[in-house]
Amino acid sequence: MLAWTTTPWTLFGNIALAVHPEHTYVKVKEKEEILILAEARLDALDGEYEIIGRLKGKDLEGKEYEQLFEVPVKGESHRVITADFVTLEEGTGVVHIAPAFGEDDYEVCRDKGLGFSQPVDSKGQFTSEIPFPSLVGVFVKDADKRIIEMLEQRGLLYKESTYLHSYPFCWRCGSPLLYYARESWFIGMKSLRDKLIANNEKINWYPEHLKYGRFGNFLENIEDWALSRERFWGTPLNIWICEECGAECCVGSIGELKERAKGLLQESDFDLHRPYIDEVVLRCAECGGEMRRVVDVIDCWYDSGAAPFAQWHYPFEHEEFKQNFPANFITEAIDQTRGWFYSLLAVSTAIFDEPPYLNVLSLGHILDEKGVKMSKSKGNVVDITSILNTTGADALRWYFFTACPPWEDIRFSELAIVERQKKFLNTLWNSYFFFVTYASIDEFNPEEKAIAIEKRSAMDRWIMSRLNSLIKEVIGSLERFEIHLAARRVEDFVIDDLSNWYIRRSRRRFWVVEENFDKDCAYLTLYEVLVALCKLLAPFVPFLTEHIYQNIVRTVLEEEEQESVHLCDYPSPDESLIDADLEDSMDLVTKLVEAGRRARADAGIKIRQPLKEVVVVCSKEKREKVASLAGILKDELNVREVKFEEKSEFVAEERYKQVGIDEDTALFLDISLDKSLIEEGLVRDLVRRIQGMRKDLDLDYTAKIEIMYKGDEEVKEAINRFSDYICEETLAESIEEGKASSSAKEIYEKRWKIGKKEVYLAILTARKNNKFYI
RNA sequence: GGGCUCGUAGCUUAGUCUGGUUGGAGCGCUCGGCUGAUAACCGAGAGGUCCGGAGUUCAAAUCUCCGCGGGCCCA
Repeated sequence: MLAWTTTPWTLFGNIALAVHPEHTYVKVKEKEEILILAEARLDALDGEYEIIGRLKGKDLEGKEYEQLFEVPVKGESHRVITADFVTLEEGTGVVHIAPAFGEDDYEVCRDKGLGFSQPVDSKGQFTSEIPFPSLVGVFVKDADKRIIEMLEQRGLLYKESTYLHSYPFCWRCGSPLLYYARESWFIGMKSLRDKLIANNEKINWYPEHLKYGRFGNFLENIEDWALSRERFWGTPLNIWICEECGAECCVGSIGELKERAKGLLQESDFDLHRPYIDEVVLRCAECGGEMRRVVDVIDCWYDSGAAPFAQWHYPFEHEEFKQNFPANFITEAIDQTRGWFYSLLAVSTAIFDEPPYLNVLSLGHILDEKGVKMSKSKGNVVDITSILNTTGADALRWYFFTACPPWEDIRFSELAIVERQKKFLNTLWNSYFFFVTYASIDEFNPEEKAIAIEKRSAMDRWIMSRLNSLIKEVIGSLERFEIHLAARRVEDFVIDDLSNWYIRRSRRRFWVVEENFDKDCAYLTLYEVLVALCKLLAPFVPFLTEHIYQNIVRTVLEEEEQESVHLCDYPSPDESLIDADLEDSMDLVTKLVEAGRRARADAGIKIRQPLKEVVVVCSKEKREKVASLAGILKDELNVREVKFEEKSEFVAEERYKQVGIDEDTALFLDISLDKSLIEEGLVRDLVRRIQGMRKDLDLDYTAKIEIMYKGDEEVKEAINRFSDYICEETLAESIEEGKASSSAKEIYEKRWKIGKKEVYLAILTARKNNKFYI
């Protein structure tokens, strides 16, 4: 028989040769020798040969052969056996079987009733059982060459060659590992297979594919659990064996242990761990003999699986365990599928026949920016503390929440964190800061204002509707563990709905100086939105929301509210505030605004230039929806009038620029200009410049100024006609022609070009301090 | 070697389960506009081998198969 091996040292443990039962084997004559090997592996032969016979693998079964080396064997040995795992892809189709050094080998020998030999000790060195004194005590991997030489000397070696194959190495120190049969204790998980599968049915997996994919497949092919470990540290294996009669027992409690122990256990130095427990000897209930503990410890994965009841001291105490089992939710990364997720199910199924948890969220891993695993040796590890110190924990968290579904791997990008921070956290902060800025100026106190929602403006009712729709959607997404969708929805709300629409559209309401019902509505609405948003976002962005909460809730409503936003109830949507029609209408308005802006861009007329009118051509239904919000359209598009027309009645003249919205809706912008429109445009331009200059000076929002100007007749005329408007918009006490000169005031002057006109503008402000006086 | 999973614009991604208008957004880029909370924002434009190949179909980013690359687990 021409057998092959990649591990010559295992030949001392040879017990059998395996062939595949169904494959064809050949007898060949090469020189004076007769060899048997698989027909498909004839390539393995070097020289000229002649096939002198053919037979099936199973015809070889039971043939005996001479042992290579004289090593004592317990039981039957040195027979040809058949096994399905023999392949024809490599070697000779005849496999050397050593049950001490391979799982398949061990199992096939056990199944065929063959014996066992173990000529290697636990240090990996040959024992005196081998017939070569010079190799006794030698590490097996160091003996390969000498074994090959010995075979050659005895004419038993057909051929030696270098062969690339995979081999296990220690992941820590890199030394080659040996497969080595050891005695172990097992939990018979195979007998629990159906129960494991049934319990898995009761569990919701996120992502779903794990349930019947990776995890389900694993359960279908479950193996027994090798429970014992030959280590020192660990939970001692609670199995005791009688030295006299071989009886086995597990001890159920410390009390039982004390009761059965030979000799009293000292209370003071009693300890269940090794090495103390190793000293304890029990009295055998069967024969009265001495029982000693199996020295092994328990696989620490068993401990992990026992956590749900072990943490509550079950079965000695029941109450807390009962209240907390099964867990509603568990999360770990994907690598724990066959780790903790399994150990929990295995132990729980074995002991209670119940699933230990009802919902599992399996997380992806964080990879480097190229999508490759981070590792010290590759040098692509990110130092998270520096990111926490610079960008902050909230930004990091928000990035993780929004970047991808929680169960997918994420490519870590510091740049993306900064981007999320700028985009979302800054906008949230600025929305809050806008509120605080004006609420402080006006000393707004929400406790003094209680205005029913229905009395507030359409804009206020709209943002409240959006807020409650948002809360509903966020809760729905979170219940499906779609954290990314929840977070992205909040982000859209804050950026688009709150900041870019509600606050931008409502700004002027906050600027009004005197007490005013509409201003109160605006304050109250924005306040309510910010508070709800804080509570909604608290689990995502814990630090920023807490800061905002402390400042706008705790300082104002100390009596009624929780000490921290993290102690507040999570918001629940108020369905009565959700107005789907209003949301639809606003949606249509924003579409019209976009269309109007496009029309302006096409015509080359900037938004600051007022226009005469815009005509919305649409159905009656749409007209009714939008009519109440026409003021917004008028403002946004900077037109004097918004008109509605039915499609059949409207004929577009040349002065209109048309943009279609959908099949039955179009917008027509009148782009013709007259003197008064041009004049108003000029005034708007002047105001815009003055505001810019205020900002250059970093003036307080309430600081008063005086304005001086120089310009042509048209500028002069426009300013005279609109001086009240200009003063109101820019908080100016006066606007006068001429060059600024004053020793009592600070002067900031600038020459502007507006269209083709040259304009000189100066802002005079009270001196804040004598910073030039040294 | 096996199982599961991911691959879409320079980058981050939606759409894939359930095939069907011209594959949708954000960052970055170009042009224009807006701005008394915003490091912002708004409009337009350029930018795509939907990892590759084959198949099913009237029709494929989407379904099937074979590859390639990343990830996890197992051997």
